[in-house]
Amino acid sequence: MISDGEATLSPAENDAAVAIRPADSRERILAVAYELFARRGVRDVGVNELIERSGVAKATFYRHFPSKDSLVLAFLELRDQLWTVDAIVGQAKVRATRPTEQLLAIFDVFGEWFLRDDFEACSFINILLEMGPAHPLGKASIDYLSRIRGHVQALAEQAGLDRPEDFARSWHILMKGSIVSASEGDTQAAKRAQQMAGWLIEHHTK
Amino acid sequence: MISDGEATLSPAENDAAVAIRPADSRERILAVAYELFARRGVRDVGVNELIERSGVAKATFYRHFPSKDSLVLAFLELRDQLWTVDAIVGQAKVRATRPTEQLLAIFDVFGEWFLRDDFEACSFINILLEMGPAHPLGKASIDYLSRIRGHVQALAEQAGLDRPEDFARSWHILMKGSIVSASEGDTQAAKRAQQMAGWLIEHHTK
DNA sequence: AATGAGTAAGACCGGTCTGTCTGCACTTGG
DNA sequence: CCAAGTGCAGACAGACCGGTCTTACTCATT
Repeated sequence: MISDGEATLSPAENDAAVAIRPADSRERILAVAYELFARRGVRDVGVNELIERSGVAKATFYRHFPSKDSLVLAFLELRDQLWTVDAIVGQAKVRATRPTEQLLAIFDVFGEWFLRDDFEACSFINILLEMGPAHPLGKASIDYLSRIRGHVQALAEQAGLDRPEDFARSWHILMKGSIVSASEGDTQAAKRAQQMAGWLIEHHTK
Repeated sequence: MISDGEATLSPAENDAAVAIRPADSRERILAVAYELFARRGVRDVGVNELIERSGVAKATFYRHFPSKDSLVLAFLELRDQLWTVDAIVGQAKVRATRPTEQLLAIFDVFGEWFLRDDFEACSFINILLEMGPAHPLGKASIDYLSRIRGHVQALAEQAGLDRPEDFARSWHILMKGSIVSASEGDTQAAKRAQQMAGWLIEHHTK
């Protein structure tokens, strides 16, 4: 999950007598936070639980992250990389070659993601609605959501679609709507969104 | 807001010497809860604040609602009536006559709703994502969301559209996606969703 | 050997949370 | 006139919150 070495059961990665873990405390905390925040949201996970699960002292936690909110900000950045960039956009680009096909492939990835038993919805949406758009964490979430839209817009431009920003905003409505529907239990939400996404491409083709 | 008499400033509705308010404690609590829960979510509003704002003793609160969750359930039911039934579906039916026009009018209502300065997003979505689909309140939210879909499906059937349940599920994706986009600050989200909604109607017209 | 940095463990602080319970004021019915 | 019921005010309990700080220990370097 986090770079190399998965925190709790790292494979004793060395030779010398470094019995106690080296300075990877920050990585371990962040790895634990990623799992818990993504699955259960921010408010439901307390600092004490994060500390206990990552086998770290409280002072160590607060040396690496001066506040819980700063850890959440680090989580959001990591989420952007692991989820938005690697898992969604990256996967979509792997599965197709032409830009419009890559766009549609997003919903193929969504479809498989929705079926996972540990489906945790979109952390950016969750935190935005949990904290509100005025809260710093809500604002950060809005920012990361706009980055997602930026990926879509870039693909739309590569595809030569008309009015790529409007296209991306409409496309994003489909992405977010299907995620919420999946949270309700509609496992076909990705297919429905993909169908509408096809019409959207048609209407933005010059 | 709540039936008749708006709680905090009720018009001294009687003649006799009923100095202390009658047995409308429950209504007042629910009215306050409606405002606070709709605007700030469930977790952010504590029982003490509800009690203070409704001018009620704690014992009185817990006599009417045995737990905070039971108050939230009552709030969700009230929200279904005031928001889903009255404000959205009711308004849409007022604004148009033919079923397909009534369906599209939903997004006209959304468009004005998104512009309100006290726009509070959809409490059912908020609470579902806040509590998770396994929590009793999350399950209740899913239930009320399915009722919204039921209204859409009924209109689709009146309009003679093809596969009304699939139609309603796709339509609901557009509704929820536009609400989240509005929470991010996209004031044009309703128009974008309405455009896609039009294509959806076309493709479900026999 | 001495030192200082980093760590685990956890006590502790002030505050908030839901929920219970007591005390007192008031109205109403017998 | 008195008892019952109702409601307000608020103390209180027990748990948990984020965050600070102390203590004891293990390292690496000098």
